[in-house]
Amino acid sequence: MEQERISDAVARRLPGYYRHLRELEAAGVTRLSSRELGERMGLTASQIRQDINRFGGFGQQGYGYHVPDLKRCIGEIMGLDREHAMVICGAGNIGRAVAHYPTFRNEGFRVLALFDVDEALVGQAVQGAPILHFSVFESFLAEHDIEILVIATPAAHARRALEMASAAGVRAAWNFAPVDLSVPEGMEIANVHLSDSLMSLSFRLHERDIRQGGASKRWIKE
Amino acid sequence: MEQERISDAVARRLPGYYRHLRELEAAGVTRLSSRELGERMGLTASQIRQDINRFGGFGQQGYGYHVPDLKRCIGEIMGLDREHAMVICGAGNIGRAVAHYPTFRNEGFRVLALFDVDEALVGQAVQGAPILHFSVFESFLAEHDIEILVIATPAAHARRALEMASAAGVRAAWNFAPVDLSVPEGMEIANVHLSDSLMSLSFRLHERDIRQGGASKRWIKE
DNA sequence: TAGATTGTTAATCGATTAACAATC
DNA sequence: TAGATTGTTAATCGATTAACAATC
Repeated sequence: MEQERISDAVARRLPGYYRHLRELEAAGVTRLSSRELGERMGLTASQIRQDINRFGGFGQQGYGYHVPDLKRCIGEIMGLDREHAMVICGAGNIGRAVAHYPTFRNEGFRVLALFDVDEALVGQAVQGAPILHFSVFESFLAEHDIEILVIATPAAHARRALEMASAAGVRAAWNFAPVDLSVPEGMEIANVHLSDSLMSLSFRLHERDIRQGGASKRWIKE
Repeated sequence: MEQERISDAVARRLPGYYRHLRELEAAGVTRLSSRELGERMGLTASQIRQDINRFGGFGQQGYGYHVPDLKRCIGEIMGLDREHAMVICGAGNIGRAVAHYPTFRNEGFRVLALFDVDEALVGQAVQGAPILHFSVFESFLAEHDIEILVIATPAAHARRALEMASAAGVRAAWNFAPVDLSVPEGMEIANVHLSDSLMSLSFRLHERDIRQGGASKRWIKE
C-alpha cells in the first residue's frame, strides 16, 4: 500500500506525453513504440518506458503502445477524466486569459467565477463565468465546492486570497502572482512565475554572446 | 576560454534568486548568508553557494553576500542590464496579457508591436505598442532589430511565425502556443505550455486522493 | 585574534541510460 | 516460429549535499 511519491521530473513530463499522444491520436496513429515517441519528444526510449512503468504496464511486448489507450490512461493518471471546479482571483489580463484558454477548458477544468475589486469589471462575464466583487469571495467558496484557486492578483493580494481559499477547503492553487507562496497545510501549489522563463531565455542569449564574443566578461571561468 | 554550458537546473533557478534578492533589497536588507537565503527559498546553503560560484566569487568569507551587489550581478548574468526588443504574434488574451505584464517591462523587456490577423484588433494599441496586421510582420522585422519573438497565436500558426522570425534574424522565441516547437539553427526557444503546470497540479491532487482513499486504482504499485 | 561564512573538493543521492530476459 | 518491443534490473551520469580549508 505504501508507495513512493512520483518524482517531480516525472510529474513534469506527464503533460508532455499527454499532449503528444493527443496529437498522434488526432493524426490517426494507433500504434507507437517507445522509440518513436522518444524521437518525437526528444527523450530516450528507455526514459519513456521507465516513466510509463511507474504507473503500470500499459504496453505490450513486440507491439508497443496503443495510442488511444495510453492517452486515456495518462489522462486518468492526471485526473482529466473528471471535472475540476475553479475560481479565478483577479480579472485583469492574466485572469481573463486563463478563463479563455481553450486547452484546459477542453480537459474538464471549469471556471465558475472570477473575482476582482474593480467595480468597472464586476458584472461582466468571461466565457460565461461572472466577474464578482471580491467581497463575496468567501461566501461564494462556502456555497460552492471549489477545487482549484487561480491566483491572478497583484503580488500583494496573493497570500490573502490563498488563505481564504485554504480555510474554505480549496485543495490547490495555481499561482500567477510573482511571489513564492508557501504551501498551506493540506494544499498543493503550483507557482507559475511567467517572467522566469523569459529571464532564463535572456540568460541563454547572454551566455551565448559571451562565448562567441570572447570571454571578456568575468563570470565565465576559464 | 572553453567552459561548460550552465546546466538547465541552474538556469531555471537564476530568476528565483533574482526575485528574492529584489524583495530583500526592497526590504532594506543589505547583508545575507547562503544559509539565510536558503531558508527563504527552500534550498540548501550548499546549493546556493554552488550555484552562485558557477559565475564567480560574489561573496566574502565571514560576511556573506551583499544583497544589492549580488542582485545586480545576477541581473547582469541574465542580461537584464540592457534592453530587449520584442514583438508579440497574436493579440488575443495571452498576447495582450504579456504586453501588460509589469514584471518584465520593469526589467528592460520592451514590446515594440503586436501582430494579428483580426481586422477588429488592428489599429488598437496595448500599453503604447500598436497592433499591426500580420501581413506587415516580415517588413516590420526587416526594419527593426528585434531580439525576442513572443508567440501567442493558435498552435497552427506558431511554426510559421517562428520561421519568419528566424529568417529575419530574431534570436529567441518565447512560445505560449501549445506545441513543442523545434529549435531553428541559432535560436533559443522557451516553450511555456501554460496548461502543463495545471495538469501537473491536477496529477498531484489525484495522486493524493489515491494514497488516502485506499489504493483501489491500479496505477499505484504495492 | 576568534568567529563566521565563503569557495571548493569529496561523498552521496537520484535520475537517466543501457542492457537484456520476458513475452507478445 | 522469428522478430520486435516491452518491463525491469544494473550501470552510468549528473546534480545535490556534506565537509572543510581558506580567509575575511
